[in-house]
Amino acid sequence: MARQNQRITESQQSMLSFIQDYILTNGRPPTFRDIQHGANISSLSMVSHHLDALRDAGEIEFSEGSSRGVWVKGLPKPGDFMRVPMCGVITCDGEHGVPTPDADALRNAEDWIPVARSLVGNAKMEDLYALRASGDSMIDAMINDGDLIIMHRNFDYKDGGLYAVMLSDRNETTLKRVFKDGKKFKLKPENPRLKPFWVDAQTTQLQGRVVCVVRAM
Amino acid sequence: MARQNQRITESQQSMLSFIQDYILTNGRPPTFRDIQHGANISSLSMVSHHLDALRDAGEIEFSEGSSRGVWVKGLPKPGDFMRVPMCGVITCDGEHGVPTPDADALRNAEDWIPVARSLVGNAKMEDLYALRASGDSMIDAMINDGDLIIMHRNFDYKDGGLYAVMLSDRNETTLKRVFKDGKKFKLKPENPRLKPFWVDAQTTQLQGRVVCVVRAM
DNA sequence: GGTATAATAGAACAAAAGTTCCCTTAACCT
DNA sequence: AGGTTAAGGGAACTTTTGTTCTATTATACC
Repeated sequence: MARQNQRITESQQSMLSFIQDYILTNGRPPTFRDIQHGANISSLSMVSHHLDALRDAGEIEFSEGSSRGVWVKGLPKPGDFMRVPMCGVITCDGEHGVPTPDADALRNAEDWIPVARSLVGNAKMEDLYALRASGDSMIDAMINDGDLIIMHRNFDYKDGGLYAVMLSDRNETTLKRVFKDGKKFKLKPENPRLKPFWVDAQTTQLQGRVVCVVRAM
Repeated sequence: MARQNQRITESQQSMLSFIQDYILTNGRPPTFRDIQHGANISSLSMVSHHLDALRDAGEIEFSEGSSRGVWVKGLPKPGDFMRVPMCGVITCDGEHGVPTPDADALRNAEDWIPVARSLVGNAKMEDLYALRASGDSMIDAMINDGDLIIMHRNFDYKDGGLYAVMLSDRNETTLKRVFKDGKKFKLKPENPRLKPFWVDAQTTQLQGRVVCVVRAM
């Protein structure tokens, strides 16, 4: 019997909440019997019945004929996210630096930051890493002390972009706005107190491009 | 036979990749037979065998005796994330405004932004919503035109915090830094071009507190 | 080359999980 | 009250899915 889109009953609502909690806690959907016991439904046929109603109401979807096929509509899936390795602190003021992490460092990082895929466009996961910004030399670029910065290490150079810059003769890495100027780079701290300066392109490597800035408050 | 932590073979690696892809694509783990066909393993017993090896190598974990119990270690689980409803644009300069969305508006939002739970601390999902910042009146607070702002609508007031402020007599909502000043609020645009101003606490509602700022570049 | 050991394939088996059927109970309407 | 319809309960049944067993093939070692 076809059921119209209609209000769901109380037990259906409690089933829905249980399914959602189960997925969030366990990372996989529950079985019918899990639902029966978890949501205190009296019989398996009632579970089946209510699932039909929930689907007709547009609250869930499920693939028939396979186990653990229930999914709450709109619940984020693991594929909506990437995890990005946290590779240290970058002092916008210079002095200390972190080199671009290599493939091994990326794979073996201890801290991983989950990032919504929609934030970083079509970047590949292997190309991304995260840094914590330190110092205030980039405040005019809206980057503050403590901000989380997602970097891309295989970028196309664009003049005027924000980059992690490695100055090999000084052994320091720093976050700056970069302009190409003949055989030199112009590095511009985005802070009115600090002056831009020029460095030799020979001894300079652009290690990564800023893709995304995240600040928790 | 107990197996030491050891390098995994080529077919085990390909199984591992398949399982990961399957979870990312489908949101639930595969069955043994899914793995067999997806990773081109010749027999079910080989799947079982390789799964043991992968577990001994620390690459996966699985709950025995239940279906679709495989999980790739380190893969983010749905519970690591929340989705936050996108509720419109807030013009930092004033003029137009969006009211705090009510429970219904939150539930029925069209756009949802996936957000890592670690970003928003222990905030409850029902309390959060997202706005798109427009205008440049908050540039000194490091909020730029186009930034994504995560708001909390059940907050504890803290002097000097960033809030979405509703001025009911002017019917406008705007993003400002707020200080309490007797029976008035001092609203401070964070832009040297703009002056702070005072409003009557009677006609003012703090609709949400800025929890997090995200900028894609 | 022969023997021991591990890897493999295939099938059978057992447990888990989805589906259906039938009977009972409650609600509703005239 | 009687009849109709929807909701509920329980169990049997079928399919899916995990597990195990054995025979076979490949590999390594002496």
